[in-house]
Amino acid sequence: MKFSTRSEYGLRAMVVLAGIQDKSPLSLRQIAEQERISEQYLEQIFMDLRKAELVQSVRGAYGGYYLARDPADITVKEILEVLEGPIFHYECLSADGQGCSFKEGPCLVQVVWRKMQESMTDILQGMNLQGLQEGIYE
Amino acid sequence: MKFSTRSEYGLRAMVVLAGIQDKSPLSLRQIAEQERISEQYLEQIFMDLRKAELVQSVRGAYGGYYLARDPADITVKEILEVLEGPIFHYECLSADGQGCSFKEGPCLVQVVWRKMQESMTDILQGMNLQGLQEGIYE
DNA sequence: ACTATATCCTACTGCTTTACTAGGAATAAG
DNA sequence: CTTATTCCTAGTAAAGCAGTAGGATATAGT
Repeated sequence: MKFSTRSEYGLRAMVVLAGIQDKSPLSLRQIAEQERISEQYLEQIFMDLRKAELVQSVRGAYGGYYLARDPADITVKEILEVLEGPIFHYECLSADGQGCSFKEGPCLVQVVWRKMQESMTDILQGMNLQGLQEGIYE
Repeated sequence: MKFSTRSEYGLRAMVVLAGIQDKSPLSLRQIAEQERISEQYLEQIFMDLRKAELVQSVRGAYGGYYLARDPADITVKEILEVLEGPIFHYECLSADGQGCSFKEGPCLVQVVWRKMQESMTDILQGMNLQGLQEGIYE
């Protein structure tokens, strides 16, 4: 029960980008060196971040990536959902309230998943890139 | 980011055991049928639960399993830690405060893992088998 | 035009984990 | 002695994880 390295690397790289004031692009090579991450692995991660429109790219020499939006407006939840898939999604918890598929009646365990999901959502939504970069969370 | 079926099955089976008043053992066959789970898979899960001394077993005909302690005294956290391994354990968060290995100085991202871990621990520790079985959590 | 530096994209690979299945030994009740 | 059950090991197909490899495309500077 932990996040994958994709999430960790991606989040760390995004915090680095949040530390840059202007919109000049930063290359993956620089980020990878600074954070000691495989550059090619980071490329794949950033393809997903770009498709999710969390970063924008500049191709060619002196190119790289920059944040697509204000760092204070990008939540950790958004990033992790892109890199990790839905956080604690269970069919159990679907909106139509169909309940568990395995038997009739309510599942006595689904309340555990729901509480986890609610709490995770709150925490991750309450943290954004600017806050992380400034280290204001404690 | 979700718990494995091991955790789900194990937790559901434990709730079933919590619904039995006396200490008469319930066989895995009965639990497996009721919960629509593979009996042999459930066996493996219960080997771990027994080794962790959360359940006790009675071998032979009319044997089975029963809870080793009062259901109000067995938390969801204990069960999930047995079946899933440590919840959100990161080297980052070790007590010695060594910090992240990947670079000097504090990791700006570890606060995310820590907050997750703290919240998870609180929630899972606050729910026990009796409460789940009675459906008191909402 | 040419070169160096980037992103972009696909494919592959070794490893681990997951969710089981198979088969048998040991134990106990009737 | 049969039946029901736990106990234990091994195997296995599929998926996921954490990368690596190699090339196509785009752009800045010379």
